[in-house]
Amino acid sequence: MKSGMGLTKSHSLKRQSLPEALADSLRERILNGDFKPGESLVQEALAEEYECSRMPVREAFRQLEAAGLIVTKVHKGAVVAAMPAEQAQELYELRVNLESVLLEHAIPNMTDADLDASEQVLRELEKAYEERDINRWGSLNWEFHRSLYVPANRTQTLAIVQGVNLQVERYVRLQLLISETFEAAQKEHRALLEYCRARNVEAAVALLKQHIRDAGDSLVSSLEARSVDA
Amino acid sequence: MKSGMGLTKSHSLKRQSLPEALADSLRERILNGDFKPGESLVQEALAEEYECSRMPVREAFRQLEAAGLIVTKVHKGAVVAAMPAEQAQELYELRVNLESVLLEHAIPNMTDADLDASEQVLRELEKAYEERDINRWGSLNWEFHRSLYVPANRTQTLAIVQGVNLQVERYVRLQLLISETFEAAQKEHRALLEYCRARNVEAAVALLKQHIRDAGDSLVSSLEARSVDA
DNA sequence: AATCTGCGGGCTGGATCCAATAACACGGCA
DNA sequence: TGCCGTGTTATTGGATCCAGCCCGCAGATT
Repeated sequence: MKSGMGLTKSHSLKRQSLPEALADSLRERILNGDFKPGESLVQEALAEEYECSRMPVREAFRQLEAAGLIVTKVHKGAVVAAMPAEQAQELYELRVNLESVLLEHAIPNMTDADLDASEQVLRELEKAYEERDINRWGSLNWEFHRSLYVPANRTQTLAIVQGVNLQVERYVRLQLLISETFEAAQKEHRALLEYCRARNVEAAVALLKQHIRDAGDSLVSSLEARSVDA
Repeated sequence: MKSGMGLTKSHSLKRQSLPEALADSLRERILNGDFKPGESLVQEALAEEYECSRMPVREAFRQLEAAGLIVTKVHKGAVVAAMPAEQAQELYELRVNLESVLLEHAIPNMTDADLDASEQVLRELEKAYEERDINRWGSLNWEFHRSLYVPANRTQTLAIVQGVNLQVERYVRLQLLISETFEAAQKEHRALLEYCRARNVEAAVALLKQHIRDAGDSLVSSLEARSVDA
């Protein structure tokens, strides 16, 4: 959803303001690695690219800054936020903690429709995996996790978890192809859904924790390796 | 009377931009109950009050919206966010979860200087309590908690917890005087600090959990009562 | 009398314009 | 030759201006 494919407003009933649309688009481009960590975002350039004035860009920047994707300094502009390995570590611990809680509360509430919806996303996710469509896989990956948590009915927690996921996602996408955990994750997703169907909270949560930890460890070691040769 | 005691730029080395200063000031006024839930914030009025144009106000709004303190609709402006009891419940469960983790990791890292700093804040907190200075008590209350968590060295988690606290704080302030839990909280703070000094992680975390739960229950029932007679 | 409709005021969203700051390069001086 | 001060330029921050959307009100029509 949210397509992100750049402001195609046709038939979309644009009930969102231009700054929001811009923020969506820029966020997607950052996640895609289109803008790399440390790279600076120039208001005027983006304004021209999107054929609008600098003002919507500025407001979009505020949103992205609040999400932790960019950092801005007064009179010095915005740069894409970097992520030290230590920070990634912390964010993954947060994920383990919060997503466990969400899943635990979600499973008892899951309806058949919920499970079918997750199944649907998982299918697409598997397809993206086979096609090696990294960006699509990345966004579907979160979509799948999210679909499992929605029945928990915890919008605040879900919003926070979504923010954390967005922050780490772009690094995940960068290392997807070279990671073996990528393949394991694929199988774990399927198993996770089966545990949910069986209403096996214990097994599901345990698997989820391991699933996130593995991804985190893989990412952290990758970041540390990168910071060495940098 | 508007005093404008945010934004006193003299001697403040304003290394922050005007929108940020505005956001700080507005946030404080929302927390103080100066702006009540549901009340709408008008760009022009605020711009005139702060003697600036509407643009910084708009950017400040984006920040406050990201923090969940206001909600904005396109072409309809910004209103102070309300908080259903259900949402308060969830936020307090988040606090229990996240602050426990923070304290648990913080205690082993606490230096004597850290403990002294917390002691200092606690003194001021107690003073504010005796003087029934609600707003000051509210901000010092968070300051005290925060001082206990800082040694955990988890900036991401701390930032999230701070956001959660800000969201609920204004409701806490509204009911402070009529709440007996307010008095209990005062004693618990002291006990909490003593447990930290003794490096008694178990006892400290247990007390913290109870401390937050009590506050949460008290707030939730207060909100439910309020929503009934509304 | 009630509802629909057209109009106007007030407010927000976005564009353009001006001021201020910071990076950079050039030239002077030791 | 190397360093420091100054002027230039690119870019951001803030103000003002214009267009478009909500909403309330008045008048007309059934």
